[in-house]
Amino acid sequence: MDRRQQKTRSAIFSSFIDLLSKKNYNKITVQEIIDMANVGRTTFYAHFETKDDLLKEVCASLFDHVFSDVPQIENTHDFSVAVNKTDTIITHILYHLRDNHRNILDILTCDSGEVFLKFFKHYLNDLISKHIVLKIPQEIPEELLINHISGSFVNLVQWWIEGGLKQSPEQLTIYFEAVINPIFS
Amino acid sequence: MDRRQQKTRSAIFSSFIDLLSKKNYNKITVQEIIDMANVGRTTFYAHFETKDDLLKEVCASLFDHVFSDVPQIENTHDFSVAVNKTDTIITHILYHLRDNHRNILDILTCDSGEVFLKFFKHYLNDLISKHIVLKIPQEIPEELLINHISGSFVNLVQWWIEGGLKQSPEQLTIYFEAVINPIFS
DNA sequence: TACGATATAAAACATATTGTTCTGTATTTG
DNA sequence: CAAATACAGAACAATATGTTTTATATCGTA
Repeated sequence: MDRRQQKTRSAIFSSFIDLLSKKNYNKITVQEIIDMANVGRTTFYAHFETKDDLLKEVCASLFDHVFSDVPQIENTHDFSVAVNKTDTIITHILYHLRDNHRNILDILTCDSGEVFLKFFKHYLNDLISKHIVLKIPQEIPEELLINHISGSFVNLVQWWIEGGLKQSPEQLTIYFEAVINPIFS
Repeated sequence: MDRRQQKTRSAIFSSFIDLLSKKNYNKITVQEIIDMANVGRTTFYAHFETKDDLLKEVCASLFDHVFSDVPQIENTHDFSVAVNKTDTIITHILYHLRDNHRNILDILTCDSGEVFLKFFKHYLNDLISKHIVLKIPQEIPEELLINHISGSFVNLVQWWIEGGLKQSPEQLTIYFEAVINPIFS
């Protein structure tokens, strides 16, 4: 990739994320983005079809980064094996969110949080589908169960953010286990 | 309230809901709304400050209607008493959604569903806070638990909608119980 | 019924955003 | 060095927003 393209792309990304922490996604204009990024109008539209397109690419970039180094868990039919450890996938992600990917938390915390939580949930759904073999209770479809688990996690993170990130990742993991584990026992 | 106001208000509401079933909320313009509602530009802004304002009022109107006749459940410290009945609050709401308030389902099903699911969840949070006394497991804050329950319900409804409303309200209630009840036992 | 109050329509308006097109310049790659 | 490509800058049409003004129709009430 051309160095010029890299610079432009990252300038636009930075400005966009910066703006997101200050105002709602829907209120952000392309004009503001290119002004802050200091690139021409033509350039923006050469890189991204629309503002929504930019949003998707930013999400993909950020979440790919978080989810790329998720510790592999050997397939197991006992879900509790995967969950009941401190260094579980969940805690791992929470630590990432808190310590290494502050800008993701900024995004999830911002006024447009819902937009991103949707992406976040999709990534989680994929992750759980691929990496964890669940012991499915008979009365519930697997697809729905996975959806419930990732939905509950996103819900928890949302609650965590709205409350001001007051709990530790470990504490959140305990909460998560408290609402999810009983399903399997 | 002036009959003229009522007419324009309901004309705008109808057009707005109609448009929502066809395109994303964010793509709908005030111009389209007033064209379809056949009211003047001035009139729209006399009734609603912004499009977001209109959205809020529509949500309030629809959800108030659904939640207004929720059966009162005597306070109980046993959550399962409230949940383990067919005519529980949950089933009641599901029936409403399916049978009596088709336009709410239209809205939740539409491209902008998330916007409304957020409102939906707020209403549920209030409902649960006011009407149900939960037996709180020690390890989890009440506020978070309520949030988890309403979040799980919204999540379930979303899954139901995306799958094409194939399950009966009773079946959904079973699913809901399968993921929620174990927390309390 | 008649009157004053008010809701509306219609049009014009300034302002802002969008996405495209053109031309010329700077940078990279081979 | 040379060709390809990314960019800036400017201009552009099309569209949306929210406000203002004037005139008309409808309402509630005395």
